[in-house]
Amino acid sequence: MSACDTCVVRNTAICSGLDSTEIAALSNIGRRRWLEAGESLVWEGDQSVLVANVIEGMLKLSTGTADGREQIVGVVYPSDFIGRPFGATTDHSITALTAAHVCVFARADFDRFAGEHPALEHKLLQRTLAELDRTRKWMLLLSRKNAEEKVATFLLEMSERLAIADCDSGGQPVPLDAFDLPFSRQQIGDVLGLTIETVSRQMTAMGRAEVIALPSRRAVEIRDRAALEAMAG
Amino acid sequence: MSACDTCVVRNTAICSGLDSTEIAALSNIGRRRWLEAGESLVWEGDQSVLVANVIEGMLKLSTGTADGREQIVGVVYPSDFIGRPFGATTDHSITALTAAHVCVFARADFDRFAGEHPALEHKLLQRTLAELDRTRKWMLLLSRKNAEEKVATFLLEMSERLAIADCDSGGQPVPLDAFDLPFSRQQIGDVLGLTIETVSRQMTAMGRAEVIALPSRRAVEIRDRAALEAMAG
DNA sequence: GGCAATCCTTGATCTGCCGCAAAGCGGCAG
DNA sequence: CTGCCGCTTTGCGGCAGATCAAGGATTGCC
Repeated sequence: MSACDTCVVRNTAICSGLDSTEIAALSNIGRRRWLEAGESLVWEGDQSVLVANVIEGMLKLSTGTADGREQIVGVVYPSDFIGRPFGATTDHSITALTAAHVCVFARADFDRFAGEHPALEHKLLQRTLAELDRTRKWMLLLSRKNAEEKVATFLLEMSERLAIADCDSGGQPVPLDAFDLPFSRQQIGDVLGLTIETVSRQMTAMGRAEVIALPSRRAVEIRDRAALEAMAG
Repeated sequence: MSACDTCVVRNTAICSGLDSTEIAALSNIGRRRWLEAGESLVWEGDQSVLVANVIEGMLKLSTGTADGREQIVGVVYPSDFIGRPFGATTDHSITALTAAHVCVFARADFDRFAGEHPALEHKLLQRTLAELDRTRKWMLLLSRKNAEEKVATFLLEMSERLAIADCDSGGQPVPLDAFDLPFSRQQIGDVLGLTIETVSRQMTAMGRAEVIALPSRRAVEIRDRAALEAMAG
């Protein structure tokens, strides 16, 4: 019995299009790996030597300028695919935000396997197209939205993404009204293209306006979703 | 003889992985279409009903906020692929920047054809992955670079992308030092997340510093590439 | 429990870009 | 040639968010 048989993302990750024989073959070239929060799997500019499926936890994709300004260009959740198949180098670092469990493949092995299994490439294509849509939507936020709109949009997005990851309330995942952020204030700034101080000020202001509540450092509670949506623009 | 036989992007577009029988089949479901500068092929929020290959010209992909702020999320060049296969709606408008010639397919036809031709999907996957890399790099620019860095980066990118489109100097395309911008100042602002005035001021300043020259409205000449690269950060 | 390290908040000041307004420039029609 | 129209440039405040600087809250470790 391969590890895939008990894998929690077996039916949602790119593996979902494969039959049991194919899964067994894929299982042969992959291996499980644990990452601690803060540990990196890939560094910006590295040779692209590995790709992976996320089984558990959250990771960030980030780039930076030469003088140290960082930007988080993506966040991945369980069942998402990470790494750059069919390419020589990786343009961004991949770092665990929480403790994470991933299923890694040597890129060369994966590329070969993918070439032989169109169903897998099809899944990967769909995922990549969806990710591109999401990334382009984020560009609008980065360049045209103000600080309040950015933070409001971020909180709403977290409420939705964490729902998908956490609770499967009878089929359709429902946005959470209370959750723990997997990000520090600094990291929220890196996602939104803001400084830590601006993020803090915006969140405090939303708390004062009773749109949200902030029971502890990482915890957020959405008190007035309609108002938050209005703020998101 | 199908239109594909004389197509100038036959060997660079996603069609390049197909044999002559497959090309003939694809040719059957596609048709050529001319767009004038400013004409739109797809509007934001539309049902995703068509996809296309770009044969000639340049087009922009753009989104906007409810209150009218626009952001260009991508620019496509000859041999690029546009539209959203395998998805219900399109998240951005597609508008011709110059007169353009495209090869359009009904999305349903294209989806079916792609499903039957893994080589095509493979090409499409590679292109989508590359586009995602480029988009993520652009996110860093939008959120972390200042006006001077943005404009410098933009001019360098144009010098490279136009070279690929224009002159094939014996295999390797060489960045151009003099070219005509396919964008108005307003559109440059929309790409960079700046206002038209800021773009104009930056370009004038670079002209004064003799890093570039501006012989006419749309023309740009790079005088000191090293300095421009330093400005881009 | 006490201490250090880290993260977060708050205040004060500064600056780069925006937004408005007016003038300059070039193309085009008549 | 002349006048109009759209695009671009330039000047001038104003403000959102960056930057600098303290101080407060949590967490972890001995």
